Amino acid sequence: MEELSAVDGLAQLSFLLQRMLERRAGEHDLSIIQTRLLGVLRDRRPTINELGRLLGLDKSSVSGLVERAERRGLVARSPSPADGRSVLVTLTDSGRALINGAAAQFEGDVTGLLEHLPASERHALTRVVSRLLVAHAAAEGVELFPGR
Amino acid sequence: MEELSAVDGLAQLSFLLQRMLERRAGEHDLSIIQTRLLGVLRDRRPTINELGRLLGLDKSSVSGLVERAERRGLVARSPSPADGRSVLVTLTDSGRALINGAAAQFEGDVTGLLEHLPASERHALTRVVSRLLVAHAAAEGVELFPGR
DNA sequence: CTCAGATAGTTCGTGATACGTACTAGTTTA
DNA sequence: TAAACTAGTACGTATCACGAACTATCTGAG
Repeated sequence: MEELSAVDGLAQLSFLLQRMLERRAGEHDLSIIQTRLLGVLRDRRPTINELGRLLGLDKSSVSGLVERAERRGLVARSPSPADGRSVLVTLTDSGRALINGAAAQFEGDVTGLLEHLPASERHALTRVVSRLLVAHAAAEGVELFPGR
Repeated sequence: MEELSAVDGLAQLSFLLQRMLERRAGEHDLSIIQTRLLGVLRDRRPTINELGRLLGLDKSSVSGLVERAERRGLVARSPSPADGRSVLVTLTDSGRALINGAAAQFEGDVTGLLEHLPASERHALTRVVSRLLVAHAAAEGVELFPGR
């Protein structure tokens, strides 16, 4: 069996996972960035600014992103009690149902992908990937669990 | 040390790699899709239609993509000698230099990431990722072409 | 050989995404 | 309290992606 280079293999894996995510998101008429927005909101109630930091977007980009999600009834804006300039963005019930469904499907896809491997290699992969991310996070000084 | 779930770990790894690629591409004023276009052209001379298949895009999307790359002098269109309707897309020297530089930087990023791991785990990761991709391709091939 | 249908590519209209700039409205600070 | 700062929005621009309509070319049935 041919073995890909480390770089090629990881790059292809990355694109494969992105395609899986994009396909599942698309089934709910979500883009990747909309899916990430809803995912971030599952356990947070951030301001527009904080969302920009979590998603790596300019605040003006987030403003439009939230506007389109709000128009679909997936998120809601509420004024911040702490700061009159700020807005808190939250998931609606509809948005939460959508992201939970998409996330479950995506998890099923990845689980199915991993079932191609024998259990020992599956566990090895999980362990090595964890170490890689932890080491990278430590090196970058980045929080390990940013938004999904 | 906390261990991430398989799904979370792979998803985060995927986003990490995409961010690395996007950052390096951006340093050359390339988007991810422009980078993929140039990457595909490194060892191919496809038609617009073939590009659409390779990149997973509609031909009208490819038409615009190639037009913008051509405007920047990164690719060139030439009429196909075999079919008067077709266009062959090729890298210019400038485009080749750009993609080679970006690819080298990205490879450096991934190599640097992998250096966080001891050599044994690095090799284990490469081997398991290769098997995963090969098994996935085989499984998809079976699903897509059951008769062959 | 001919012409109806298929195919390759472009163009156009629409919408999502992303950015920077400029603006408004609150907040903080000097 | 006035100046400086910050949060968010609005606007203009560009990329990206799609589908539909269109042109040019090719192919095959007769």
